[in-house]
Amino acid sequence: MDEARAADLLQGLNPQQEEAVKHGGSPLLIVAGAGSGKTRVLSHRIAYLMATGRSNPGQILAITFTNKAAAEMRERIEALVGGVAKTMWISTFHSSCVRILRREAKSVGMNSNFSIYDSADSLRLITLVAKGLDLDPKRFTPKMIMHKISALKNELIDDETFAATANLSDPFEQAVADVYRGYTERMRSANAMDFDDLIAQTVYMFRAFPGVAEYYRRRFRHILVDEYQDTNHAQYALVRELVGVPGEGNTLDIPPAELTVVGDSDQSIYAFRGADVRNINDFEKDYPAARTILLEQNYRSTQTILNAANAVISRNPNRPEKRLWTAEGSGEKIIGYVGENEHDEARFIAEEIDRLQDEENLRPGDVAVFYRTNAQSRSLEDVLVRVGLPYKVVGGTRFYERKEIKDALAYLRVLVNADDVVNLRRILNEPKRGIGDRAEYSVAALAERERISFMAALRRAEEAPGLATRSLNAVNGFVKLIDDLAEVAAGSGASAALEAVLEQTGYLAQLRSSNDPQDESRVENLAELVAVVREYEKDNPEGSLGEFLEQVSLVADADSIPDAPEGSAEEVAAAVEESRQQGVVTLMTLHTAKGLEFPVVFLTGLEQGLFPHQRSATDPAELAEERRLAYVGLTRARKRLYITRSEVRSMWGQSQYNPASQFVGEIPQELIQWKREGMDRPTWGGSTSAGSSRYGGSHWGAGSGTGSGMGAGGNISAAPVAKAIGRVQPQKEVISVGVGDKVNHTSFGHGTVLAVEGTGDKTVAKVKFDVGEKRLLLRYAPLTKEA
DNA sequence: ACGACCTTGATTTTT
DNA sequence: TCAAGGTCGT
Repeated sequence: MDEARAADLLQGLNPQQEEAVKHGGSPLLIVAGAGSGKTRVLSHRIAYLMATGRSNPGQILAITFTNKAAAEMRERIEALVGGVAKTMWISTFHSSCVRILRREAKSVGMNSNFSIYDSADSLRLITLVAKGLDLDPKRFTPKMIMHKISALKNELIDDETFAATANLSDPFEQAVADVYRGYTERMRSANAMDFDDLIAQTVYMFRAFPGVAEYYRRRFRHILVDEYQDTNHAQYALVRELVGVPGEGNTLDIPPAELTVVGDSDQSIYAFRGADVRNINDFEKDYPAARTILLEQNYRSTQTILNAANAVISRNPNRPEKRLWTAEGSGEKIIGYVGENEHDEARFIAEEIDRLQDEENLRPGDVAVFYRTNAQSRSLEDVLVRVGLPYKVVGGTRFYERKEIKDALAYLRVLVNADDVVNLRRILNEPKRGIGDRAEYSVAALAERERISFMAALRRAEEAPGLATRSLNAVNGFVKLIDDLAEVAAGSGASAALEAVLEQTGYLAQLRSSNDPQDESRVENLAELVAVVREYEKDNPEGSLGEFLEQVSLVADADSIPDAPEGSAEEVAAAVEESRQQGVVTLMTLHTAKGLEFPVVFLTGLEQGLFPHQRSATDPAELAEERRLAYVGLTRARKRLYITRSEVRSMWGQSQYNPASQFVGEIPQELIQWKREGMDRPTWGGSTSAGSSRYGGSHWGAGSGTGSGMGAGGNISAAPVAKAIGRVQPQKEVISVGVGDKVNHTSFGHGTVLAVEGTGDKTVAKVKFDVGEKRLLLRYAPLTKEA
């Protein structure tokens, strides 16, 4: 044991943190309030375990929910213990399970190259199964069914158990039971697992094969779980299996692993996805010898902000008491603003950011704007673009969920796992090649009758019942295409396979020849995907296409897409430096904001019906979750907090009056300085919606006019700049061509420019090739000018 | 088989 | 408002 190192690791910790780092011998619950330094404690605890000789790196399993959290944890630990950190298992629940499942697949009779389905894939398959069962998709939407099946898997209830225990006189349960069974069957034959399966199947495997469980129990002697309040039942059970709790069928002579869980029930905001706060609240009951340590000292926010957050969260019933405090003083008051409408609210925010830049020397990168629903980002973006403030929207439709990306990946998945029906059927007629519903069902029927895979049925399409010759030809062409692509995939790397897919399927050509502006960005996104694959190949020279796909399945996060650097090294460096110095305003939902912090935070749309959301109005448990969401939002702010709302907001195309959020009233009013108040101040207690809606109506017209009066407006050209900076990507040098120029394209060959439209990186050239006329986005087209 | 229209419905979402 | 799914006509 290295005593000097161990002592070092305790330096600068407060007494509770030190306790948490040093504790040994029994399960440990660290209740870590917002900003109380939990990552610090966790990483120091791991380093301390090693410095004191209580553990070696290989015996440690640290589990997080997100890849980002895992990466951050690894980085922090590496800074403390050096390169040995690389040998530790620090990963998400899902990737830990994939790793275990792939490793053990053979010994438990499974196939180790299974595909991983995301929820869109699952939904597709569930829709397919439900259709096959002739269920009314209006009465029981595939979404409802998927949600229920997911919930069942999270509760470790498999299809058979559910069928045996469900209340079959309830038509919904009956429907779910039938679909669940069919879905499970299809997933098995597609050699696929969904996200929920990854956890549940690992648990089932441990229970069915004690020898396998024993191997991991011997191996992992220290298990640490982050964000424990967000665990669902399956994850809870997984942890328990790994720990090896005595007396639960563990007649083994291995003592249980040392378990450390960290979390904060006040930040549990994923109950709607199956997270069960009871896991953390009942920890001491589940693990009777457990020790609990509270971290209440906050190192992030001012006392004013903490007082507001404490006041709000204390309204939640049945909550273990906890009060955050700071040694840093009270700081600025919270600033409140009530906009006439959402444009006015957004305008205030933009002006305020501008003012903070000028007067307080803050940078756009110091500022975050939060909202309850994604739709709210629009009005904010409008104003930021107009004012020329650079920003980025985090979240929303993620890169890997975009249609074109899913299509491209579907081809690659099929090349790796030909049994993958969902992805196979996804690309069967994408791009359109004359294989419609009729043909698809005919082949599906053949597959079912002959009990062969869908791909095998495609190969024997001539036997398919009632398949038109026309369709047969199309199917044969498709099979040939897949075979050709499979050859490329087998012979060369992942990026070659992807490029072959994009070119040979005609997918790119179709997008390039379209004049829909949306298709331009699709081409852009596909170019980005190619860059992602190339990056992967560079980092993993040994990596296969299959391994690439796996990584992609588990990292569906837009932030993790490596920037595809274009242009010269200096340009890249300059752009990066620029964004580091100035940064960009961050826009995101409150859910996405969890775990982050910013010097300045705007909490927007604090309106009853929006936040708390309408749909939580009837259920006290859901309202409590909304309040925790408010708590999360409030505690993200370090120095300055703004709370805003608008009296009138257009929702679903209609302007609607919203009273102030009850959460605003739950903040002690002396903490707030109002820059503009609404007609129904919550402190007055009780507003009349009748009187207020009168104002709502009359303000509507006035509101839209205010924007034009502001000083900063008018700079339309700022739009692309804001977006480019937002993505931290320098602009590629766009080649300049004129009408009549001779050009060369890597796949279309020689051509002549017919027309040029647009400017800068949006320039589109219409080019006549031998194969026909194409519209090409110059920024991405592999085009060169001929002399 | 496919595209043009129409209806419908709409939180949050770490993997 | 706006996007996605269903229906209908060619």
